[in-house]
Amino acid sequence: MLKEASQYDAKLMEQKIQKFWDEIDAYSKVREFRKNGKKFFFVDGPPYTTGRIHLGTAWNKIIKDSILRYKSMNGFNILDRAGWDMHGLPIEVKVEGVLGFRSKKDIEKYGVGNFIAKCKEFALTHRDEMTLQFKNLGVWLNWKDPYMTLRDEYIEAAWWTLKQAHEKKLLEKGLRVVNWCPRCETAIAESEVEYAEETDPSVYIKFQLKGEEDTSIVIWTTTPWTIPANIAVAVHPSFEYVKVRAVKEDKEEILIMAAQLMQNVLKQGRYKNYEILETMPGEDMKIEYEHPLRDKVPQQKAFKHNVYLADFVTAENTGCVHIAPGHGIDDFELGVKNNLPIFCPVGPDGRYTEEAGEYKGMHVRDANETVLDDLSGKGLLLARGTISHRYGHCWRCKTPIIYLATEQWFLKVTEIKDRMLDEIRKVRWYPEWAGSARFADWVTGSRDWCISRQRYWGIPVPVWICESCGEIEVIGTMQELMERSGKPSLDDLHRPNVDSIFIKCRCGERMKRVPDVFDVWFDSAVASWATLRFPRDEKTIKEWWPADFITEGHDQTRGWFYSQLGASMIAFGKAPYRSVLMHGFTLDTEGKKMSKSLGNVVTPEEVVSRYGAESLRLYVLSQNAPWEDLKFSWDEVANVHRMLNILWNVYRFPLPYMILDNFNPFDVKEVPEGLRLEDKWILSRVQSLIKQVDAAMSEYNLHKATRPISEFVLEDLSRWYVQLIRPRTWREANDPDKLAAYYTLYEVLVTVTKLISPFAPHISEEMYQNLVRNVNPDAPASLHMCDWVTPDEKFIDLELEKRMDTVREIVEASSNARQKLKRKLRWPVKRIVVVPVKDEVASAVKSLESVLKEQTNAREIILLKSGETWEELGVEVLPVHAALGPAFKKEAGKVLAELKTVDGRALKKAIEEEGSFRLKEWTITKDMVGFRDSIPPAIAQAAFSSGEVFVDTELTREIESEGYAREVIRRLQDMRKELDLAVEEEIEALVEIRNDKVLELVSELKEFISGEVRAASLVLGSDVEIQGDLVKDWDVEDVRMRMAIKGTVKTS
RNA sequence: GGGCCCGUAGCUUAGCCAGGUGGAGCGUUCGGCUGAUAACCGAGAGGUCCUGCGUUCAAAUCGCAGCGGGCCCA
Repeated sequence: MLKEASQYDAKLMEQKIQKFWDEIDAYSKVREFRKNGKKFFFVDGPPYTTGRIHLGTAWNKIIKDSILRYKSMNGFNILDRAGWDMHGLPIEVKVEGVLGFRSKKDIEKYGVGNFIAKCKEFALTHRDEMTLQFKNLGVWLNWKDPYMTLRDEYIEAAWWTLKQAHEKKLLEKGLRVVNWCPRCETAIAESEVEYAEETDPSVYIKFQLKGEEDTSIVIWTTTPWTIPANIAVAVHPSFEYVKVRAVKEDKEEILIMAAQLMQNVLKQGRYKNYEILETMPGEDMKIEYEHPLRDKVPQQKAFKHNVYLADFVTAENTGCVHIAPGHGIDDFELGVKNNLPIFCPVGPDGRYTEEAGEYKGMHVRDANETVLDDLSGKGLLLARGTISHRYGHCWRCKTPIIYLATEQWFLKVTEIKDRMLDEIRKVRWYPEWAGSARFADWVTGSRDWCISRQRYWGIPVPVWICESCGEIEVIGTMQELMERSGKPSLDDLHRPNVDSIFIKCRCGERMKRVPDVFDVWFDSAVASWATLRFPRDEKTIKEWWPADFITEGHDQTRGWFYSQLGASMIAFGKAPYRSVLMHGFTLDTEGKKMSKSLGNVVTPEEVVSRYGAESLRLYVLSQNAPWEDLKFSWDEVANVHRMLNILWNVYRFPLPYMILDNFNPFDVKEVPEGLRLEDKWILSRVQSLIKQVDAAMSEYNLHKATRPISEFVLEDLSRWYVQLIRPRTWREANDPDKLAAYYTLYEVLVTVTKLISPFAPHISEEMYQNLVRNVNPDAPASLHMCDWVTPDEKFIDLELEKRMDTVREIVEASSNARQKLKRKLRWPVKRIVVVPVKDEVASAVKSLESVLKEQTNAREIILLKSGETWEELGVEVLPVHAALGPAFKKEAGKVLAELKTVDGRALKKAIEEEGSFRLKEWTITKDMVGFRDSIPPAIAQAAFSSGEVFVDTELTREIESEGYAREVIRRLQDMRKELDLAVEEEIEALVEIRNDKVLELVSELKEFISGEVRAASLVLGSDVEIQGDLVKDWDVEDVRMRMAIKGTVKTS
């Protein structure tokens, strides 16, 4: 049996549904139900387990959930383990914060094992919290068996992959300049560098040429602490450089710099006069210079310092670039190319080493001043100032990063770049440019991937090195490690456990693991096979891999899209995904990034607590194209909520009637014969809607799938169809016409329920449970187990859809016209006249005349021929003064006065037929007058896109009678409502009308009124003793009325 | 500095691929409706389509340059 529904309470309903899903384990049931379907492998981009989810993560999971629900209903067998990214520096930093640690030494003191345990606990706790948050959004993924990067089986996937790299000679240990956080004492990835404004020194330094103390080449830098490591100067081969004799305080010196920057440099150095001695292109510069601090940094005496050519030199500052191959990426590459020493006198803690001579032990952060003072003392500082620029910081601890040349492990992805680009072309990208433009561009410019980090909480790099012969071995699995080390069991592959495992080298000596852990990006890079438990399980990967679909934000272009592709190319030689949907970012209303510091963060919880998860879901899905950034707007969420409320009301409205009538949709075996045209129309519309949703979903255009559903619910279903069928539902007898309406509305509601279910899974489930399950216990237990709807062409009638559009336009135009004469819709009008300009209008009006009559509340519809003028329109005469004046001279005034009173239609007819008109003693000719249709006072006109409509509001006794009767009915209904009476309950009503004429008019329709308001007794009079459960005074069109109603026993 | 995306009413947006009188919703003003009712419907006002230049008979739409925002990189 159907049940009545109460008002829409999103939160209550969502909690109820989520509880229901839990109780019957709906997720597992649905996946199990589809297990013989076509396989669809989805890999969840793993969120990082720190803190709470934000709007962007919510959006991300909502997209995934909606698409998977859609795929499932379409019969796919889905594999969708949720994923968690649980290693890495961010968690280490959080744990360090909790424990009050400031450096790696504190961790070592505390014990690596203890520290790892804390990190693990942190990750697991946050995973649980975040799982709950996602579930509250109604997101269905495999939460019971998620993949977690901290599991041994996952670590093995990473190990195995590295072993492949090693075997394919794509793993390399090398000295590279990396971004280095001196606090965390580790290399950090490009993606872990956060840029922020920083004030730094901006200094011009003179490097004296060897053997020419008076002559210097001028360089500029913002990092004076790198000067002790200077090895070379770079100039641009095609820039012009000048040798200038410059004078300051009566001292002369010779300076070398780029010609176009000379003025600026001399100004900076406050030189008064100058003279250009020589001009040369960069490529002709053969210069050797002395290191400015060679007395402080003795090692520098052993190096030669020369000028080299480089394209990366820009025409800024001096045009001569200070090169420290140990402290810059370009510098390093230039050094390698020219066989320069990679001199890096700075240790991992950011302090100068022994090699820095007198600077030893000083932190580079404090060194700038000292170095500048030393240079100044030697007279080598040309100018010093400060500059505010963007500088990289460690994204976790906010420490300014430095560049350091260190020994790191690299994946040589640059060697397989071409194949990666080939693979990108094979993947389907949504939108297309995400792959062809954005991703391809990023891959083209990518460098070798530094995968090692000098930290603790991560997947240990499975490289063992012989302490004696230096032989390298990469371990691929736990089993292999046990075999090689002779350990019978291993329980956890993290540090410090693995640090104490040694294996035996071929040379007979001991091999020890390198101390590094992986860059976390390598963890998630192997997700597509780690989630299939490869290499532990070798069978599943054959059945499922590669992934059919992944979707993440556009920041993941250089992140997960890239890391996965790189790792997969190394491991399997092909892309790990077949299709990728790139989505946008959530921004605030201004289009600015949401950030704590700006205080503009909106959390998913806030939205859910105000409007429910369903509103948030449908909002993020429908607001934008998925790949565009989403500017969050509370108003728009409220709007979506409103739509859901209307859907709910449309669902709720027929229930009491259907229940009262014992309507059982399953008794209706076939489409009832008595369907009205409006029924056929809405059935056609809903079928067309299915097509529209399917077309949009085939391109993952979630916005184009969801918007038409909302529009259908609001425009077609609520604002039109429900309004049309209301009178039918009120009929009491067992009327086939009513049944047809029930049948139709029921069909439409069930279809809409399915259509909206991937996007709004709660409200649709609730509706389904009542509409379908309560009537048919054999139906699938959950809506999400139902098959997707397929459009049934036999119901589609586009011609009818078009006609109905026309009729709706006419109805709108007629309400517009009514408004002009302030005639309420409650008051019938004698007739409306439709004047089409297109022929289609006629067929629409004819076939849907009953709809038109009812919705316009018109007694009669008159349809004219296309282009015909309605004969009852008057004709207004527009005198042409320029013609009348000369023709009648002094009498023109009189003629004008006459023209105002003349019968315009007769005048027009005469002019048209005979060319002139006899107006008293004057002859009016064609050139003297113009004409315009004039609308009689009781008639109002309004246009619609394919014609115009006239509404005749002339009152008749009968119309007035009905008008007043309806005024009385409306007020009695209002009072019923106020007493909260049930629909079927009968009342006793008393109405006192202190106006004899109106009383008489109303009394004529006493029976009608009683019927409409379900009155067992109705008393109408001019002096009635008023009493009842509710008494009210009303002012009806300036007539005072007093009404009372009393509820009686239910007639049941 | 480079790549990609975005810029349309006070707000959120459709239209742009394929050039031809810019449509909605929210908000606002006015009116209506009342057996979905803490709902609902109609109308009015509100636009330098980011700016400039170009192509064209015709540009929100195509091209170029610039400005602003986002992501990524340097």
